[in-house]
Amino acid sequence: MVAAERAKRRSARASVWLEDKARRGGGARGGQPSGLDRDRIVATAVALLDAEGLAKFSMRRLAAELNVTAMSVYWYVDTKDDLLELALDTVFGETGVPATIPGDEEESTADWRDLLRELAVDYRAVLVRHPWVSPLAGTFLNIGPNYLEFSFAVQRVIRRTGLPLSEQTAAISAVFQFVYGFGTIEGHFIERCAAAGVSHDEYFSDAIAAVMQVPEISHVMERSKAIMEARGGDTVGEMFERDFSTALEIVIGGIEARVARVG
Amino acid sequence: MVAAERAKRRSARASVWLEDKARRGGGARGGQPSGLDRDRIVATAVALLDAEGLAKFSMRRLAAELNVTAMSVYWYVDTKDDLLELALDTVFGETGVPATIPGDEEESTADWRDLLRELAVDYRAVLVRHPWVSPLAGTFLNIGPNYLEFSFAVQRVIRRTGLPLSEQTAAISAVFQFVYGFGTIEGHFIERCAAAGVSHDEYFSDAIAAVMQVPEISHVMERSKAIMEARGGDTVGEMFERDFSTALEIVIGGIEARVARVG
DNA sequence: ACCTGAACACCGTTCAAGT
DNA sequence: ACCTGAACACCGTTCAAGT
Repeated sequence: MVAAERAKRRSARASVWLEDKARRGGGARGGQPSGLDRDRIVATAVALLDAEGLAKFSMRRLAAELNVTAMSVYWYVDTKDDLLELALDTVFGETGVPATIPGDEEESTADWRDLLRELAVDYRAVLVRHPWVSPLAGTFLNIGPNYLEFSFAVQRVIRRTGLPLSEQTAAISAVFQFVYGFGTIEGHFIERCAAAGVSHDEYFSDAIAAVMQVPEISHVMERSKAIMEARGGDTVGEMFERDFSTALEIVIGGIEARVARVG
Repeated sequence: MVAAERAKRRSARASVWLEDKARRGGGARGGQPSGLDRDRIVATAVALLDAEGLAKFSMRRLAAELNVTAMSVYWYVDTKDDLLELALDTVFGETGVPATIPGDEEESTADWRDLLRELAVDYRAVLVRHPWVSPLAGTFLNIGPNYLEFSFAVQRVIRRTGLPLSEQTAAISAVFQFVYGFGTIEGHFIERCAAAGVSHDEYFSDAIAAVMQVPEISHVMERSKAIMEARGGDTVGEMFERDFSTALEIVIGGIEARVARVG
């Protein structure tokens, strides 16, 4: 395949997952001088993204980590974006979906609320563990196998709520867009603490202190002091935890109320 | 002020809004050869971000638009990130907060549900109109005047729900992280359509068709056909609209149910 | 089939110099 | 006080060449 052909297909394709089969398979071919293959490239990319963040991630930096030239990587992936899409789907494999969520045909006594909590917690964990996931999940088409498995699990659980079909996609949004937003903020906060080299609590109180020094802000901030204090929890971590679980219960309660009304 | 000093302060600062007063004021100084000032720079940046997206935005591109050298801009802002923070806060000024949301001291007969809907709709509109806002809002500290005004308005409205103080931050999350997630996906979708040069409906059906061609995906996709069809609305726009408003009602209903239980 | 080196067209930012 | 030009240390990606 000539470079020109590849370039043409690249711009037409909406996702790596739509590339043709020949390249899709990949896997270890063995016997290469450098021992390179797609799996190893993607795994290294994930490790690097976790360690140094999306902003610092580059094809050249990745190649150095793999002890090859930058251009070697391009034999296995067409573009940086394709590679990021592969990395993105990889970490969605961390959600423990198949083990816990019953399939369509299976009978199960599990309560949909518990299943939904489980999926929400899993999703949040992915976003917090890998802060680079959020901007990518918002950008790409998201049709990798792991993401699809996750999202089909979500659909199966929502089906059990008793909501009419016409409102099920909305319920999915209410739960998982909330988790996406929450996990995004939380992940970035943690990333910032790490970058600044201070603990979560330290970073938090430093930020408050800094904001309070700006006169235009501080006087209006006084009004929201009460709400911050009543939030509960001694550490930032506990605050996040309480907010997340309470908010999740609010949304679940909203679905219940909706079912009771329309069902 | 020497460059070295600036560099030092830059790395210590957590946000543009914490820079010292001398620079903060800014505004039109007049009489400069190029007529440059912070407001004009930020306004041009917003226009450029809207037109070409965050990925293509660069200091050099911006400078060209302003008919100056790239380095002229650095007289008014310390870094590209600072400029992006300023642009971010600017568009939050588009939310019509002060006109509609009553202050703390004011008596108002307005229902908190209506006020909350209004704020949610405003926030979504910002995210959809400016798809570059979402990754920035997730990254920065977000303490610009317009964002703070918006977020204090949110706090005032939530206070009227009757929820206990300890659960108000969670309720804020439930509503506005959902809107953030929803607006993010929607904004990126619209951006992608524009980039591909096709209508929303065309892009949508093309994407479905492309996904269906991958055998591993298509057979499992069949199961979610029903849910997509029952969603309602003939166009993608109508689908987004229905999902958003239904999901918002679910969350509002969740807050109501919570109030009824604990209040 | 796989990998490299040089090159192109970009970045953000620094620094010393101009007016 | 404001603006420029040259330079540094980077990018993603192309292309022709190597083994």
